[in-house]
Amino acid sequence: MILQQTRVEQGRSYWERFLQELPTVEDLAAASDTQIKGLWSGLGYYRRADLLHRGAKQIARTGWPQGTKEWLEVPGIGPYTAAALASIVDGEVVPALDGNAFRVYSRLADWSEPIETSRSKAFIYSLALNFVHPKRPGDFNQAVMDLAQALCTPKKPKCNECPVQELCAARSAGSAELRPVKTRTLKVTEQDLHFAVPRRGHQFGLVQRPLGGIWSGLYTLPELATVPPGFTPQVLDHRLSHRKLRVHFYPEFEGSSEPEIWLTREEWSKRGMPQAFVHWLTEFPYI
DNA sequence: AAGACGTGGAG
DNA sequence: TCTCCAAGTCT
Repeated sequence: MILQQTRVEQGRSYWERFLQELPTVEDLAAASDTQIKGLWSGLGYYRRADLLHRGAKQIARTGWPQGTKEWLEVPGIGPYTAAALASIVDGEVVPALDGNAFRVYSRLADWSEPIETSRSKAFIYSLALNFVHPKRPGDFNQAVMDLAQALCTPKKPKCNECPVQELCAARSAGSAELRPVKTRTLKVTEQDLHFAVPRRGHQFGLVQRPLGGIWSGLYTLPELATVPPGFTPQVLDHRLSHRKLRVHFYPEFEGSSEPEIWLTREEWSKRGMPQAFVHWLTEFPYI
């Protein structure tokens, strides 16, 4: 789940830390919410941390799933992860279709329809199902993703070195770089955020973010609904996948409501700190 | 079905 | 600085 929408190189150190601190699914299930958030801190898509926790609790209670259908019942595990696990762990003959695999197969068939539709997904699935090695489905799925990463890249694919170039329709048509066709464009909206800075010595006053939104469930400074008049903010630009944030911090303004907890910077960091706040503390150092 | 949801690296 | 993308899932 760490690797969902995350490069292997970006997730590796997080995976190692998780395994070192919480080596078994029972450890993961029994861990505190704050420990898991702390281990996840910096990875993004923070709801995944909760889903991982819930999934571990479910597995600790019911035992390990077997096969795609059962894996799909685990929170945080969708079609791709379920198929990857079922093929690798259980030897089930199913294609694991992540972004890499969709690229490979859409080129193989020179599929020109938008890849986002359920029709395209169904087509690619049935195509891929014909190719999955019946004896080594897990290794085969791994190999497809490795092929995508090494040769069948989004731009400038190395078709000359590709072991299946003879089979590839896009290669013959010269359209490899045009596949897969993506039509969905995510719109990036701009948003201003304002935060009070309650202080007690070395401690910051924090509140927990609502579940589901930005930085779901993490502790941050109290967000202000309106700009406090007469105070000069420290301003930081921060980009999310779907939003350009202009974040305003008011070091002179403590806010009007009592924070839920008071933490030092280190304690805060251990519970999970959004990168925008990491950058803020770097750019405007506090004691 | 389409939008919400982080972050870092590459070009 | 900007765009695109990365081992997607949930609602």
